[in-house]
Amino acid sequence: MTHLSNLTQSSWIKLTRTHHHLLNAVEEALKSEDLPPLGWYDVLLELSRAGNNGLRPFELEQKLLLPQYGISRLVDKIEKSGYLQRQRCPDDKRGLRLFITEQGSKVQQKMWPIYATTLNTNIEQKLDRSEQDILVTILSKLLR
Amino acid sequence: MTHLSNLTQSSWIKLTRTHHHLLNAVEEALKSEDLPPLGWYDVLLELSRAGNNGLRPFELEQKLLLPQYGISRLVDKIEKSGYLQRQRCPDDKRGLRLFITEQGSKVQQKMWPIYATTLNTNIEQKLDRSEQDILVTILSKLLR
DNA sequence: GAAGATTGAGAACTCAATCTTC
DNA sequence: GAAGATTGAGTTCTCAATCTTC
Repeated sequence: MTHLSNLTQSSWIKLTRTHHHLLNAVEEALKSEDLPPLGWYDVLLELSRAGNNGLRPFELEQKLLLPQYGISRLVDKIEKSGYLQRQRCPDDKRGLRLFITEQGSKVQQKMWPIYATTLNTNIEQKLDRSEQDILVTILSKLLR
Repeated sequence: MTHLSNLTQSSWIKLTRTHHHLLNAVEEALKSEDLPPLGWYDVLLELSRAGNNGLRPFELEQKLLLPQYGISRLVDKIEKSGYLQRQRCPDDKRGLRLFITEQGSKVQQKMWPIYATTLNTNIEQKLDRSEQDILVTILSKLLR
């Protein structure tokens, strides 16, 4: 197999460029406001959703599609900044439970409007609803 | 601005996941054949297209959307593997000209079928032409 | 032995500073 | 002073090895 249609190559290239472009926009927006990178937001969001039960690192791993060591090191840094807490897990002594802190909640709430504004500018204002619907449908097929 | 439609959030999340999924597939396929990572292929492809004139690093920078220091270090490693050559530029003594080597050509030609097969499996077999057309059109709007 | 989590060592990335030539 | 390219120092990422508990 050495042949690939030009159309498929275009699909891949456009997908790569678009992702790169949007991710850059988000990261730069956060940086310009002296806020943590997007990866931290993802963690804080999941922890805030998890509520009083907190989350196990391996659950975070699945939700965020990060490797195990990635979680360990990311959680480490976020904890050192005071935005989350690690607690030993009573029912499974191998494990931990992670909780968002007050401070973490505040940062998360500061990050959201920046994040949202960027996506609004770069996606919502450029595609109407029906185009977004189609985009989601097509991308979903690629994930199957 | 703190509101963002669920649809737009879905668009962004799907885009991220799809990109992640496809990129992983390509990188793993290359790794499993003991071939260099995708970034090397991009460089080698551009150099092979450039032909006898070679390419200036800053041109590569623009084509690949990499920062200047990224190019320097990437080119460094590829040169050490013997897949490209740096030459001082006669007409602009600040600059260089990069050329692909014989060996580089061979590796590039080994990489292509792996790369192509992965994209074929993960894109071409999952979307028909009209869907790909629409995908490209919509993504193009996001890049404007 | 497998699952949850961490860690050491090496590779890659990032930022700002640097050097040379324009 | 700006453009082309590189580099030092610090940070982050990756792989495999490790430790503890299941």
